[in-house]
Amino acid sequence: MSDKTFYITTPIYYPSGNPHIGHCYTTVACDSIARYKRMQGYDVRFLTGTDEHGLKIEQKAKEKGVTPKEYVDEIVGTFKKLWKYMNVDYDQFIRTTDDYHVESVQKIFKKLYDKGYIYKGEYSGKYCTPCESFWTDSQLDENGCCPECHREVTFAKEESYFFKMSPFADRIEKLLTETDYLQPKTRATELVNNFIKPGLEDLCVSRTTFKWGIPVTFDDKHVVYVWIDALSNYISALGYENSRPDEFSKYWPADVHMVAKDIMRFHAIIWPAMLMALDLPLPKHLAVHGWITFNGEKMSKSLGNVVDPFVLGERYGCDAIRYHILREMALGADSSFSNEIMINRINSDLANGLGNLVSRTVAMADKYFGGTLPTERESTDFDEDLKSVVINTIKEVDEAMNQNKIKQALESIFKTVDRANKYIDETEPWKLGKVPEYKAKLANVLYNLLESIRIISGLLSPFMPSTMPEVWNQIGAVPENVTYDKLSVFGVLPENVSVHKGAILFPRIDVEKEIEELNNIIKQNMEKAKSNLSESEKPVEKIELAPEITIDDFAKIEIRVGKVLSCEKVKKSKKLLCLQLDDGMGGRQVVSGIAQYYKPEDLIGKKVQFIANLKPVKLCGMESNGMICAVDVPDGCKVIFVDDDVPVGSKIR
RNA sequence: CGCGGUGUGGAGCAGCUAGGUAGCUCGUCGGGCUCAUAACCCGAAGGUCGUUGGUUCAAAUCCAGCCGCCGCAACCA
Repeated sequence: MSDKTFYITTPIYYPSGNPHIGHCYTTVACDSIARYKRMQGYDVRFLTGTDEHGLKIEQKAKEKGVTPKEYVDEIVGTFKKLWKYMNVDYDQFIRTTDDYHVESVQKIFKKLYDKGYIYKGEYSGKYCTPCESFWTDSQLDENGCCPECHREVTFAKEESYFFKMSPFADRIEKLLTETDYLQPKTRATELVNNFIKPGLEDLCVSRTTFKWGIPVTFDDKHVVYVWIDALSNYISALGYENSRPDEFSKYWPADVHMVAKDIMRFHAIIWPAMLMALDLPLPKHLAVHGWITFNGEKMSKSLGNVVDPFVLGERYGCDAIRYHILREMALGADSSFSNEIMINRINSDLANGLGNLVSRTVAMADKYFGGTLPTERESTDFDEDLKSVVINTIKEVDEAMNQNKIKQALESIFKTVDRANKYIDETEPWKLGKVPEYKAKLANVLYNLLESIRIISGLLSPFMPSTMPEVWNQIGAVPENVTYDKLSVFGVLPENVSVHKGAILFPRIDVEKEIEELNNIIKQNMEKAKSNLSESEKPVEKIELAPEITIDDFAKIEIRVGKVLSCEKVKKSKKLLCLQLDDGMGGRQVVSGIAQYYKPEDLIGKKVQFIANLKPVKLCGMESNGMICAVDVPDGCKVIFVDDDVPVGSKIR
């Protein structure tokens, strides 16, 4: 084993549902980087896993009538199955329910407490159970409802432990702005401006409102809340503060934490703060990638457009999916995933480019030499250029991979594929094959092609680990021919190499037919998503009914009918519309957060229901006297309109 | 005036830090070839580089204003 180590991690995923293509994205990228580093001779540790605690899991399990552990076990099984299916070769799979992790978290929590970075405080705010969130007074609304879900919140004057963030603000700011920790760095200013400059708030790190978590050892009313629990996995996995063999000194600090942009903040601010508090070295890089969008839309379970990686893998093979994901991925940016883009990519790069190159080369060796090259050689004018391009590929790939730029690495490799295809046209082996005197020349051409393919396939093997061994089989290479050091030199295959014609590596896909079939699958999924909603969401609603009220309570609320006279968007706000209502009592102004679903002209002239006796507030500087009644639907909201013949000002009861 | 990003041939992007012939992939069209998975190779068409103004001998590239899109924050009474 080499003494050069490389430690790379995915986030630990939250198993509240089955894995989708988004999980694949991060994991396959890490797997490719890990494989590449292994090929380069690093002693690699590649960690992935699941984050299994929290209220949501507790609730979901309850719904299903199983214990949280049982619930989670099943989904974790699906994750592992997917990684196996995608040929993800992780070294370790950590579950936050694993004994050794629990041990670490408890000790880390205690350590931070002893050092004075964690203190017991009291939360004077309010708590929303469904959202699992505390809200400060400034966040709370006049009705005392959760700003996210509009449900009743409970007074939570309970004690809770806090982690002091402020001592680390300066160091974190420097980490983000002056080092290359963040990849890409473009988001550093965003983080600094939004979170560090306004002042880092202390973090609530324990909960008493649910039980499904790691107990605080010295205060067993509390369980450790997500931050310290989940983030610690990166070091608990290595045996930090637990009874596992110590690999911490060997692998820490991590070389790469890869995350999607939605959890960047935790890894860019909270995690470094924790490590600073523990006096531990900081990880070297945080690679942040965007989301996969589907046909331009964010993937969402309620839209039913979540692409099932199992379905895709079955159709095109896991390497084709891996390739497409990796090829589209750019750090920082979102990448679009549409059936069309994917299929075109598979066709042009894999089928037409690489697959066809292998196919035509092997076929010619077979046709002209019965599969085994003669050892006589005569060079052509085109050899040197080909060789230099092929041999230099590894330099470009190395450079890209050093910055975790997988997309660029693949681009370089496929440029070489194109060069090799061109070489065939330049040398016209089919003509050489017709003239016996050109045998040596032909053998030279085919040998150069096989060598090019050997190097290309070697470089590709970290990204497409399932297919490349088949390529090696076809070109007559053995694993020793494609080790890292052999990928920068020409002439590794034996002079009298034998090829083996085999199956087509990447079959060409009929675009139109395939898109139609995939669209059908998506349609079915959408309908499923709809029917699932009616089945699974309804019981949840019932469970979360607000406390019973009396008719007198209801009488306090005055709902009346108003007509929208005019309506315009509130500047500087994306969500707010400002409506002037004829309320039958001289008119009033109401501000409503529905700008994303309604245009002003959709509302003007319509009659709506509004709460007439709600205490006025200011929203973005605009006074709002009341509230428009609307219904929450899965992807937005619907205003409840009233028939036009109902007089303005009518009271609803 | 909250913060940040972005706007380049039909599509997706590079180029912008250190100004000087606008480049790549896919698509389209024309040609070549036949070893190969109707694949491969060559060539062509197509862009006033969001908009306005400024600096300069010269700006996609620097500066200022404006417009559009996206993200973060705020916020959905």
